[in-house]
Amino acid sequence: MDLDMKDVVALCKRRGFIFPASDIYGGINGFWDYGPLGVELKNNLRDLWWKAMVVTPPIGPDGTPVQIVGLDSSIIQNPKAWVASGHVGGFSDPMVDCRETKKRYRADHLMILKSEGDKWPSFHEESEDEEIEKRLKKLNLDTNVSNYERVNLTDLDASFYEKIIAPDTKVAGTLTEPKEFNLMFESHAGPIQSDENKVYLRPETAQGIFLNFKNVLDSSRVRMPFGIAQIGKAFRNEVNPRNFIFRSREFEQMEMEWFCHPDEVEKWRDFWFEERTKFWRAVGLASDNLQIRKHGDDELSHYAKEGLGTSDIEYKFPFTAPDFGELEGIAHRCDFDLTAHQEHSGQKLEYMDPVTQDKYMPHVIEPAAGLTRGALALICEAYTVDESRPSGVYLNFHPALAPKKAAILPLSAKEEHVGPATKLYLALREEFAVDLDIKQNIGKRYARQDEIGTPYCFTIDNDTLEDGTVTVRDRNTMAQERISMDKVADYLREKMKPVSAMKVAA
RNA sequence: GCGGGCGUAGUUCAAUGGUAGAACGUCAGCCUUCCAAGCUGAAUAUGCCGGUUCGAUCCCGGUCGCCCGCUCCA
Repeated sequence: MDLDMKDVVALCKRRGFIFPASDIYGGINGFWDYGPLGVELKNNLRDLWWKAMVVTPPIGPDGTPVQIVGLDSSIIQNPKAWVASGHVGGFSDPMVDCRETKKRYRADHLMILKSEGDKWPSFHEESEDEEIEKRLKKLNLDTNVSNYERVNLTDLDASFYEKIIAPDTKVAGTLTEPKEFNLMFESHAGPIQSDENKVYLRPETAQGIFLNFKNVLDSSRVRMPFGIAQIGKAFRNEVNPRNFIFRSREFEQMEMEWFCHPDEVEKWRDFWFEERTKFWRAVGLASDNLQIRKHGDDELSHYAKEGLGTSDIEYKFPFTAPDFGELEGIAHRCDFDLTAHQEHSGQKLEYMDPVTQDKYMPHVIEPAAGLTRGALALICEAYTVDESRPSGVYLNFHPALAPKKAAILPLSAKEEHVGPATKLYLALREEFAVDLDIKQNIGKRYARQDEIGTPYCFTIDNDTLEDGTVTVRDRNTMAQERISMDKVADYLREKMKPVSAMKVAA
């Protein structure tokens, strides 16, 4: 089905899921606020992840539960941490613009064919020899590639730029000098701004985990292999925030660093990949819109260049379709981070196995998921057009994810209906996020609940007063059945179960 | 960052160089014993700044934001 993102965005605003940040000031590019229902949805996803990781971690390949502990580290850390992690040096891209074509290139992706002459053509570094020769011919230059010296643009002094012919033009000297695009948010710790107290807002939550590896090991009685999990905000100065909340400058991550012996990485990589896929299916992304994909070598991060690489769990968002967008990456970070922090901090971070006396630097398998991206995927997946019902659309959330689990609706606003309804509401809200809605006719109230994805409505009518039963109205089928009022909590509890057991809903 | 498009109630849309109208939503009242978002009423808008003009939501410039394409996405 062709889902128009415009409709999704409009519903999100209209019903209080997601608003533009600073809306009354005209918004701010790359930032979004989560409204009353959005925060419930996001919290539900967050809590389920925390439960799946920290509270009830999965049974490992050996039949016993794996060991994972939680952490909530500071967003701002000692800036040296980001030097060590490679973000200060590597998390910025040198970019050049072509004045002629207005195109922009990453300087480190441009390859120059240097020669004795004064015209040096440039190409994308992956260009095939065939297309290079073709273009050389067009430019009336020597077509023998071996007569040139291949140089990366970043290795050339800017004084040579006047000789360079940009990749999409015919004249030389149109490239600007490289500009740094630093993707790290900077701030200052302390009221005086100077280079002395410059700090960075974390671009990933993972580093806080590595920085606390030793603290956790020394305080928590964990033994290899084990994991440390963390959920929190991260910040990146994206060049071009796009696609609603998909690529924003402030977002939320759910990351788990799994520390293990280097010889066991393959086993754990496969294990976590399977577990994480199961998770996304269980929370409701069970359709063909979910796919898994292994990264190509050319797109690997600085920390994953060695080892087993990275695999993504991806979702087919309306704006990426027919392609997919990343939801979670499962990376083998090797021992890159711990080794780097050991070098830079001077602290020993190796693990000494208490049984075998084996000393080694642990390797890391990292399932890193986007919480905010996950919430967006849930909304897109749930959005269901149904012309036959008054609302025209409903959100098909799994009950465990729905912002409201149920609405309690007295059929009329008379006291004999409102009384028992209020009583039921007060009892249920102790355990579930529920709404009590008294005003307006029943059809209108059902429609409203459909639109915010409330899976069940419990209606109190005259029969309730006689036999103590209420009507359950199912969101997806609109079918009704009567159940005893004192069974309502059990009923809801039962409906939540599949997801907490990490099972795909029927 | 470039190119193109766009910016009117919460949402989706109208209209106009002379100060804005609808539908739905929201709120209030009524009606309703299960899909009747029914009836009555109310509140709510020209993104922001500047220019031209007697007068600008409309024309012009800037800015901010959104969408599409490119670029980018450790």
